[in-house]
Amino acid sequence: MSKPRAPDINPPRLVSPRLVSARPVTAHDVARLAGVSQSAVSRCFTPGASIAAETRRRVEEAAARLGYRPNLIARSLITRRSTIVGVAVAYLENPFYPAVLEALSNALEGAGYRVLLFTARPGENADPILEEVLRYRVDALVLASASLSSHFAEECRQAGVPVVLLNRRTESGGVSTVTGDNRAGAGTVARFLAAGGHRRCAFIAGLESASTSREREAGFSGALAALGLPPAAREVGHYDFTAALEATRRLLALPLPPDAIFCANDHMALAAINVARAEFGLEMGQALSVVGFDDAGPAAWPLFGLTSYAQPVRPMAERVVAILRRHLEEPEAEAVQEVVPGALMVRASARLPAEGVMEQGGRRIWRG
Amino acid sequence: MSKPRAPDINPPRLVSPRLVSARPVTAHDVARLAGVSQSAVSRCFTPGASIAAETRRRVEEAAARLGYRPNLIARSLITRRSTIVGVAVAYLENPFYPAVLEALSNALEGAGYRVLLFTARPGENADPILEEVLRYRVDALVLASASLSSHFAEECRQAGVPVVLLNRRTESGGVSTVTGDNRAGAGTVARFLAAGGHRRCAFIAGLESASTSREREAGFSGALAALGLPPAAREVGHYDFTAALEATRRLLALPLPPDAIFCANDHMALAAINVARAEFGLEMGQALSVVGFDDAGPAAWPLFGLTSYAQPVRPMAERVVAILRRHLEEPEAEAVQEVVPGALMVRASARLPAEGVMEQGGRRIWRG
DNA sequence: ATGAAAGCGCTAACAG
DNA sequence: CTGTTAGCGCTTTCAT
Repeated sequence: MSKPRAPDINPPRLVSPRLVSARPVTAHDVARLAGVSQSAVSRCFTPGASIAAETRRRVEEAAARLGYRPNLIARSLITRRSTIVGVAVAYLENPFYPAVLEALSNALEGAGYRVLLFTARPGENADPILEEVLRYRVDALVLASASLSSHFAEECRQAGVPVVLLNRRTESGGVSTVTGDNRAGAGTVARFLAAGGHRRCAFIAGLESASTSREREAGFSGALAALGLPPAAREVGHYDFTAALEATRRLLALPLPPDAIFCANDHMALAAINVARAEFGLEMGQALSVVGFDDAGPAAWPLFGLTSYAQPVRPMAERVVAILRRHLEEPEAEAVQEVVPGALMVRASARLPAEGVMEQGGRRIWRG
Repeated sequence: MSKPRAPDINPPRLVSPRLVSARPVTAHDVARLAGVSQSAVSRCFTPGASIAAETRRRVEEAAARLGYRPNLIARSLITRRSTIVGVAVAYLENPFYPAVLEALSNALEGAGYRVLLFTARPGENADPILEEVLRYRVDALVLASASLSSHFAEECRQAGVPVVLLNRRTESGGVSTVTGDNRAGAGTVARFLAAGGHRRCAFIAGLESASTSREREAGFSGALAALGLPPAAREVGHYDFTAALEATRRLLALPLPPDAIFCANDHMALAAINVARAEFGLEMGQALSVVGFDDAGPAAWPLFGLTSYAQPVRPMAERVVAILRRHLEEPEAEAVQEVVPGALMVRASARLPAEGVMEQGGRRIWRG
């Protein structure tokens, strides 16, 4: 059948002829062209709505012809859901966090959410910027490696915006958290080093305000004590590469330097290897062992071969998304504190114990 | 004066007593409490609006009391500006891009924009996801290290959404770009290597579809030819660490291996150093010189000391924002192709020429 | 299954 | 300077 000429597609408004589309196409325009009501157009783009096949066809054709794109901003105004999640991340220079961000972004996109990103400056108070995020009516907030003032936690609770911390814990109630197994992981590292015959362990702490650093230190010290080993020498690297370089220098310049250094994260452990090799000429796994935490990308580079307690980034991101969804479905749901187990990836930066090293999927891990 | 009792703050609706705020506070609520019109509240939160000091005071007090937060989604519906910019970024495992993202995010936040993030999978076509972004009515789009189908470029043009490519160029018209000086930078590298006495240069290309890799290769080859040096041996590393490891292995296993390798980016250059040192036992700057492009974080690590042509991340991000603003202010403005100059950062990974190395702000650069 | 009508929370003329 | 009024583009009852 020959179709009748389409009615006026764009009602000739006061549109300057040069401007291709002064006013973006709306559902009304589509409705007019398709000869249906605007509600019908809406239904056509709403997953569960009931609409006749023929109507749908006509709407879709008209929409395609006009290049219609539903305005999600308008939709969210009425649905009161933006399908946007605010994500704050700091320390992007630490190679672990780009990986976290990527995993998180993928997981959220997979769940139908968009990411509104905030790069929090480590030292700064993130509150003002988070305050701003809330104005965009994000459905939820994910803070990676950032903490949260208890005041702001309360604001979010009142606003009904669920918050999930990734890789940080907090005392603020009502906030869910997903972390690696910092205590157990650090304990494993201690036992691994002990089994490898190390006797003078040192620890380089990250930010002393960060739960990760504190938990890893507690786990490490506790295990050393349980093993009857002397307490670890201690320096602070603030999760910063340069600070970690210096912390390592201080440790290695000690009258009786350590035979092993456990760093609260890989970024600092890589710094430690840099100093030990480039400045002290120490061979990793011989004169000195270095172990990190995270299993960040460069840990696997040939020149580093850093033994590290891996935090499984993708599973952690998936847990974040799962928790978030539950909070959105059941607003009254209790906050949870999830711990995702990891594994000690064994490479060449630390002397190996005689036993316990095993292959697993092409990688070597250690189970004390 | 004692103030009269405030009128009913929250009109006792059908609010379950447990829910702290079933319905978020709106400008109407604030207006009622402050005893003004809702428009007055709006004005109070609109920068340039005219409002009496006393009115403002009352509104602000009421707003604070109720914990009012203007709904930016609703605002953008009517202003037709979301103050959100879509940012697509790929290759987050390449340490250069977290830095780019951070700079971009900071620059955009500084200009009052929020970042809606998309992590484009390198291989995949980004169109569907970008299509989705447009539905959020982003004011503009920034693509870092990602290209754009000409079809999608056209869609953006029609939708009136300016697009700026960062670190990529495109043939698609109407798209602005900001890049480092790939040709000149690569030429500088060639002259630097020649001045250092290297005679058998090799080149490891990135993605052959990427303008960066092509331009750097052209600049390098052109300069070598101009210097009367033989053409560089060539391998492809696809901007991928593992692929670059293999490319380096092939080069170093050649009967007459190169005495210098220029890699199309630092990420690959770091891989090259890893292989050269860990597998071939070559001392950097002695038996082999390696030069990269970007000056990404790890280039400065003591163990690498990678000589690299720096791309100034912050200035580039600022140019992107400046261009974006101009496009938003003058929709008819022509697309521009900006090139931001860089500098060759001299470190220990490549043998030094006798002349031309100079200190500059604590860093060593080379000017042929 | 479809259309009419009523808003979501806000800004922007327009009078006063 | 302030209140009134009319929407922004969409979803969602509610009739039909």
